[in-house]
Amino acid sequence: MVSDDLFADPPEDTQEEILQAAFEVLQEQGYSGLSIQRIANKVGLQKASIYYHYPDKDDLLLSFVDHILDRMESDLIRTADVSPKRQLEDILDSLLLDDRASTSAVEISPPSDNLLKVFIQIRAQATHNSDYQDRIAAIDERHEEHLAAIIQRGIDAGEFRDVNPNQVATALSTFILGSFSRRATGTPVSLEPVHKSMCSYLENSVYI
Amino acid sequence: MVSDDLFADPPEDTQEEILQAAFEVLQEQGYSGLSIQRIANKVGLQKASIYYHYPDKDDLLLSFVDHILDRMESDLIRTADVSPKRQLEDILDSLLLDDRASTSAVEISPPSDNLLKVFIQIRAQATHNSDYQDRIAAIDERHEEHLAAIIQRGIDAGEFRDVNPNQVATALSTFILGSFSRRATGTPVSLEPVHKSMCSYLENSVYI
DNA sequence: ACAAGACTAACAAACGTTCAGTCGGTAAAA
DNA sequence: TTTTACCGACTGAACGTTTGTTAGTCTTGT
Repeated sequence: MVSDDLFADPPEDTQEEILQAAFEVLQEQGYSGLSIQRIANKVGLQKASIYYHYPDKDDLLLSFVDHILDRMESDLIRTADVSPKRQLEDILDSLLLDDRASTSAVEISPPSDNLLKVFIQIRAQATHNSDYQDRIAAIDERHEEHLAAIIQRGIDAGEFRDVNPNQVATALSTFILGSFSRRATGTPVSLEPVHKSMCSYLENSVYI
Repeated sequence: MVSDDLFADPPEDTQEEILQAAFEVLQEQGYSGLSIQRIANKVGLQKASIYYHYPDKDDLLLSFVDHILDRMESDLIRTADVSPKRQLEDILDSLLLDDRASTSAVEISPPSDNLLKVFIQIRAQATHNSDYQDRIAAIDERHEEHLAAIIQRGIDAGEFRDVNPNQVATALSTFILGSFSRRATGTPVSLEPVHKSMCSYLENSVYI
């Protein structure tokens, strides 16, 4: 099983190693299989040793979720010094297209399949856990604000019509979320048609 | 806790009562809290009694998932004897708008919040369990075929442009999935802006 | 009397958690 | 320089609880 990393740099302390292990266990066993024992096995520690680094499981999971969501957010939100239209298309390209034949100005790498799967699982916990719900809601909100700002820039620059930025932003982020959910939970299907429809929406309803 | 029913008619045999109980436990405790003990408590039985009705937990969960997905699919897929354009709009209205000020021709009730939450949780299991993955993929496919058929009818009837039905259908179903995920995992937010954007996409890119 | 359906009781395994103890290394005291 | 104390990191064993599951028994309607 090839599993990519939770951290940009290789984990330095044991705490980070533990979070990386949790990341892998969650991919393989799902949230209900995410036990201290399995995390410990993955790190190569006794399960009692986990309690030296984290006071309890809840605390460990909280740290873990924070890291995952931070990582996810950094993939979703990037500033770039290009035209609004170009920026919007770069975002959609990088998030929805699998092949990296990217003509993108800024190098935006899409969330990996593994990160997406974990993200979707954490999101699912938000259905019954209000702590998770708050964090997810916060991410959604910031993502939308980011998109709305781009659209507002486009309107100001005369590139976009006088649409409601928040409305379009909500639609875009909902669309992106749907694509992520598809990629993570269905059979691997090309999102190219989705991307095409999205572009034609922008062409015909948003751009001048 | 007000929980709506998994079955249209009140459950008749104990087997159905058990599935209904599982439905409620899953809402309250999530997938990792879905234990035989809690299901038994909810039905008012000893946990050993569950094993009189189902051979083991796997089998119970399989039946449960089948029921949930059937129910979900029947909400997603409805035939109606109206114009393609009207049918498409009825579908979007019923799936995305919360208030029931519906001017819909056929009475389409949207999936309840509880059903959506459970659906999203089951979907999340598909990230690491191939049995679930297959079922989810099958649902997605039938949902898309349903939408594609409507679009094809629209093209034939001269109401729609000569778009690629499958491409548009994929986009629509992805969009709907995103809305569901939003409703189930974020803070309760109005999907009205999403609906508006979707309509303007159809107006400007699909309808004649 | 018979079978359907629910019960009690017990099982091994896995769960999260605690705690006393061990080991290597570093810093202070002799 | 040797001894002592300390400390961070980890181990091993045990705890009480919950998990899924089985076996056997009792109750109830036919």
